[in-house]
Amino acid sequence: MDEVRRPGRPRDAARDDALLDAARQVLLRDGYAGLSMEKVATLAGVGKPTLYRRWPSRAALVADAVLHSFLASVPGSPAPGPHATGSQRLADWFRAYAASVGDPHHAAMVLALTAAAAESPHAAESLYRQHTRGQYESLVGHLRAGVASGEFRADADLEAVADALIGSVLYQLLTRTEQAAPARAEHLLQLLLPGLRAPGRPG
Amino acid sequence: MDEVRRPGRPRDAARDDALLDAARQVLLRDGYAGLSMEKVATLAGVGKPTLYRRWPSRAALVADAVLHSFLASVPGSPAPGPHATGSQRLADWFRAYAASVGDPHHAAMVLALTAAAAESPHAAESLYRQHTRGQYESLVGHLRAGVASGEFRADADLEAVADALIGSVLYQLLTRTEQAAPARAEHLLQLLLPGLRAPGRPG
Amino acid sequence: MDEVRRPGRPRDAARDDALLDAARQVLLRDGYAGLSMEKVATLAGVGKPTLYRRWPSRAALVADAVLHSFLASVPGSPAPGPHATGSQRLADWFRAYAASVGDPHHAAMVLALTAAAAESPHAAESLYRQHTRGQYESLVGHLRAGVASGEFRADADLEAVADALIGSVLYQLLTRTEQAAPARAEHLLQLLLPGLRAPGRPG
Amino acid sequence: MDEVRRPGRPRDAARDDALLDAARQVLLRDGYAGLSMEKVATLAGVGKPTLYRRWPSRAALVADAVLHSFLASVPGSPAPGPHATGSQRLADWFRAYAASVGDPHHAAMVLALTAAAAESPHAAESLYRQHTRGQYESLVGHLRAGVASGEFRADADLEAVADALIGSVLYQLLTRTEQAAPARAEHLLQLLLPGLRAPGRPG
DNA sequence: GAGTAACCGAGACGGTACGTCATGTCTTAAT
DNA sequence: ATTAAGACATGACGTACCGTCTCGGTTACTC
Repeated sequence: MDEVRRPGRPRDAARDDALLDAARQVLLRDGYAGLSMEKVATLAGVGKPTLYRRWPSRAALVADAVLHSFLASVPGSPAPGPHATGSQRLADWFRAYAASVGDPHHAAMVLALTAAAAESPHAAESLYRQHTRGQYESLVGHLRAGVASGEFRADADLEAVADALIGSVLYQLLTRTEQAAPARAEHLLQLLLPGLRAPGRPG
Repeated sequence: MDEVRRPGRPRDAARDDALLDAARQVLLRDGYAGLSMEKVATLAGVGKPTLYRRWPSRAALVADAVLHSFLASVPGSPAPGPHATGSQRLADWFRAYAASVGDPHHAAMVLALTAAAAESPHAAESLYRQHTRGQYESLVGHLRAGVASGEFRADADLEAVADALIGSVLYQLLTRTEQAAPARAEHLLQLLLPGLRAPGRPG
Repeated sequence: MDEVRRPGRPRDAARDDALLDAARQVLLRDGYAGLSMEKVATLAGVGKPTLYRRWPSRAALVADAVLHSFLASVPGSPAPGPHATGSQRLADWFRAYAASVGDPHHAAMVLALTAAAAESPHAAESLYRQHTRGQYESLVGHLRAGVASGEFRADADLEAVADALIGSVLYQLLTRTEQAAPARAEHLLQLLLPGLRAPGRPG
Repeated sequence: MDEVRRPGRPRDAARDDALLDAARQVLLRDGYAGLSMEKVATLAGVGKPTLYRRWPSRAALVADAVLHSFLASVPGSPAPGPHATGSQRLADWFRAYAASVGDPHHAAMVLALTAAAAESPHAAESLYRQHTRGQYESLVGHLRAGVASGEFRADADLEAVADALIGSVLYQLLTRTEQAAPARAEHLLQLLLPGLRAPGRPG
């Protein structure tokens, strides 16, 4: 718990923020392909060794930059009431998630993380998962609550639902230049809910 | 219709194949991050200008290499009978698709294409979609047949189904180092079919 | 003597001129360093093989281009009377030579030839001499006439005189960006004549 | 006066020497035409950027390599006595200069410098002069001493003498494959001295 | 006239080198 | 021990030329 005080000049935490900001800025402007360690360091007004001391690679830097972007900008779905049904909580979460990708900022971050994970599976080692786990588990949590309340089938593969919802949005992001229609999210929910609901429990 | 013969020495089609082969070989060994134009040209025994004359960028080369890989290796799902129901055709297609990603060759190709599309959205211009359209339309075709036969709801958003199925597999590929469980594909189908079927048409 | 008629379509002499013209044009604009076979061929509206069929190398092309430039543009000194003394003929020749280098055209040609000869002594094989022999021998001829008339010492090393005169102009061309002063030529003549004149023969 | 210490890692002076040595080695073996920046960098065991950081072009590198070669290898003429006459000092200098070109090492250096200066007059900007000024001024110094002692004419154009002597050697180097005869140097001196001597001052 | 052979343009080919940029490590002086 | 600055070896970038080749087509001499 207590920080170990190492000798010598301590690291300046302000540099971390400057570097992460710079990284996000470059990602937004030039995409993952256009992000070089050199460019980020220069833009942040920081020496290269300072950058390498904190993140050993482009992928690691991007992962952190994206994660912090989520923490800062996505405060979660719009506070569902504690007594909301599983369907409502699921729908609220997914609508918020699908909408967030409409923000170019956010879309750029997701694409960057995807690029980092896809370009070298050996090195990335489930980089993507590690940094999207928060959202993934948030979604699975909502689903589990629906199961607990008896609304959703007990034998439903909740991870399959999560993969389909998140994967669907990702795939649209990769293949559509125009923004994904919000109606598509609605339709997908309507498709999945019947299979998810416990028998004898109409929508 | 007839090919216009441009003046000058014609391009040697054998170089195309040598380059695409070399690209696939590098992708398989080193991933998208480890693919350099230089390496591909050298491996193919070809000069760099010959490579650049055909593909202006790494992303374009990879896209073609992956596309030709599919054409060569994925002859489609295992020939569903013409009288198969929509559910059967859909399930057959998706099982085959999910299984194909189990092949490391194929998985590497999909990851490479994903990396190319994600790393520079400006340049890629729906690169991914362009090269996966074949599979996408094949899937949507099966779904449409199910609608025509009255088995599937006429108002179902077929593209939402396709996005969810393909996206689900892609997301698993990106986030799981271990191979995706075949059971997951089955579960997803069971989740989607109830919402897809026309009312009064039990599974 | 009579040309051997080879079978097949004869070479088009007009291409030679177009190529030599193009070469001179490039030399004048970009210098020897800026002359590429490609550029010359393109400028002349001619295919590369047509160029290589006539001149096997940059140096050979430049040598010919420069030689033809001299033949075309330097009709020699301003016609000395047949009864002119050796001193007069020498001075006339040298003044004309020194002046000709003042012409940027001509200066560029001399520099190009110098570059070609200097850059690869192995390949050039006295390229320079071969193409400047005309002027060299013209000068030595004037000197020999002076010896024959008894005006110049019989034991004078005429080639040493020629080397000094031509070399002096060349060295000035290489080391002075501003144009060489015409007075310099006059002074050099005054320096050399006393040593050249036969004893008892005042200037 | 005191060197300003710029921030960052200072340049390694050893690289300069390695690069200049490599350049001279290549010049000697392959001539100016055969010298590529790539070859020099590789031979010196140095990266290309390190080379380009110091010399922006082939011509600049060659000029420095040649200059340092002279500084290292040509300690000047063989120490004329302080009481030597102008004629003697002049003859000593010129004999040493003419002989030095007999050394293939030295000849290659002079040719390389000539090539660099001749091939792109725009870029070179009196490159040649800048790097041969040392010798030029040494020679003019000897001549001026002769004028001061009254041996040489006060109105002699000393630069014309220098141009003729140096230019003569250069021209022979460019046009003769065989080594220039030492007798030629002697003859040239005999030709020039009468015109150079003050009236009433016999040789 | 039909062959035939060398010409012509255009441009692809395997190469080499260009000059620039980024990588990740290092050295330096200063904080 | 950290910092900014920047040199360093390495290697890829995308481009320009090299000199050779392969095309379809042209031209002129020889059967």
